[in-house]
Amino acid sequence: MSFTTSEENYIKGIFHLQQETGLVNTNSLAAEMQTRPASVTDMLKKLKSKKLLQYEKYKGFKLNEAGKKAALDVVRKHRLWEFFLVEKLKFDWDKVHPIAEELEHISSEELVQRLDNFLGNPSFDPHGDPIPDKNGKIPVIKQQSLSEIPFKKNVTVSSVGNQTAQMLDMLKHYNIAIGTQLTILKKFEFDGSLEIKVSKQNACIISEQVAKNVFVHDV
Amino acid sequence: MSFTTSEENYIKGIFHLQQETGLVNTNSLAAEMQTRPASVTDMLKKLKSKKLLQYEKYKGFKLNEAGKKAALDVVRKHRLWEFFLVEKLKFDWDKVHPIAEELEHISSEELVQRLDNFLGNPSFDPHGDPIPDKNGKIPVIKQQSLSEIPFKKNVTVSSVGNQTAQMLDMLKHYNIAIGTQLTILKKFEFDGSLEIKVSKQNACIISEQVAKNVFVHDV
DNA sequence: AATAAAATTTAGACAAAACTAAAAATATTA
DNA sequence: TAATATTTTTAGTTTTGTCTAAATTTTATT
Ligand SMILES: [Mn+2]
Ligand SMILES: [Mn+2]
Ligand SMILES: [Mn+2]
Ligand SMILES: [Mn+2]
Repeated sequence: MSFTTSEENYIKGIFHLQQETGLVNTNSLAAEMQTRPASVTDMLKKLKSKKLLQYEKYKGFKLNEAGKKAALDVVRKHRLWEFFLVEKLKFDWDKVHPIAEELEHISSEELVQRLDNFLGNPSFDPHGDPIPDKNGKIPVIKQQSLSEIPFKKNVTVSSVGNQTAQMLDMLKHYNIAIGTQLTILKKFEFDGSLEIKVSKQNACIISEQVAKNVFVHDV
Repeated sequence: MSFTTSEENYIKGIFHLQQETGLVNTNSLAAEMQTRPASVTDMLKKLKSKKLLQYEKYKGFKLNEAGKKAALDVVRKHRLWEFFLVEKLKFDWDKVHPIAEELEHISSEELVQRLDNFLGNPSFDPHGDPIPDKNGKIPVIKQQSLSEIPFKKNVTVSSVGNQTAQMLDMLKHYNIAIGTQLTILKKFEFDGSLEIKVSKQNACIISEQVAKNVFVHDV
């Protein structure tokens, strides 16, 4: 089965939302996709007729197995292209998302497989998100928010929660990236800020907001 | 100015035809684009309103400077991606055209510039066609059809005229690619076939049809 | 339980890009 | 030059994906 760019974007949007909420509703998908609820309803009918989702009027919806398979395929392509853009073309990690948003719709199966091999079959994209393999299998890692880590414990940054360009740009200025090692030195009770030591740099202070969106695992 | 995928494909098609004929007519563009003359007329109106071509009803049409610039930009992207697919992903040269036909529409300017650098700013694509630089400048080489070359002269293959997958697949089986050195040993008057010696392989025979579509330059 | 609010769907419209069939313009030929 | 053939354009549809406004259904509140 093959899908249009628009169908693929919706499928991916639904997949993303149902990870958190199980059932998805029309308004939240419209917000996610930056479109109107009426447009979502139209697309839901089409995706249902293509047997990609369970959907009853007014009752919410979610992808079935075929839909999840399709979603994982788009996610795989998105993340492989992001990896390519950062590792091979030396893009900054806060610039690659919109480009991958286009590249993920290139249809050739063989292209994806060869790209995967060319890149060395990476397991995580530049933001620390797992890259599904060609069967849709996703690697899992145990990670915690930096806001839950005790003082003086050495940890490695594994992924980023909020992946807006604004957030990623900020982390870039802190010299924080996937794989960066750091330790928490102190918590300021006033606003929940954390003083942290990033690898061999001077200590610096990050807001609670930032800390909550940085995920880490043991060194 | 930015264009839709369809607009870009038409612009490229017109550019290709006007290289040979100067003025282009509706039916030949329809044939080139595998579409209907009525669809061509529709698009011509749109491209004229975008000031990309000179066009008077029933009188033929051709790209103006803005149109040529746009065409060269698409051609540049197409050929850079083809180079990437063959040189980095190890695709055979007869498989890359349809994939590049999609990739050429990815919009990021920075992507093209970084890809160009990553590839080492190549001057020719895998089929020997010149890659325009970012200003639209095209490298030229002096080349002749293999059918016009005298016997025993050592020449290097520089490009292919007919680039259908069928032709490219055939040349692959002859072990003929861009850069291959060869010599003509004999011409058969019966059907114009040529006996040629390809680098260090055994002599072989190619049809007049093939010879006419292989372009070569001095070693 | 009745009413108000929010969420969702339907109805109808629009733009892009294609198509077919018919009309109009141009080119060819007798 | 008149008749015929070819080329091109126009008129009217279709499909996909979007939108607004209105109607409907569900949920929350008095
Ligand atoms: Mn996308
Ligand atoms: Mn990512
Ligand atoms: Mn194309
Ligand atoms: Mn080529």
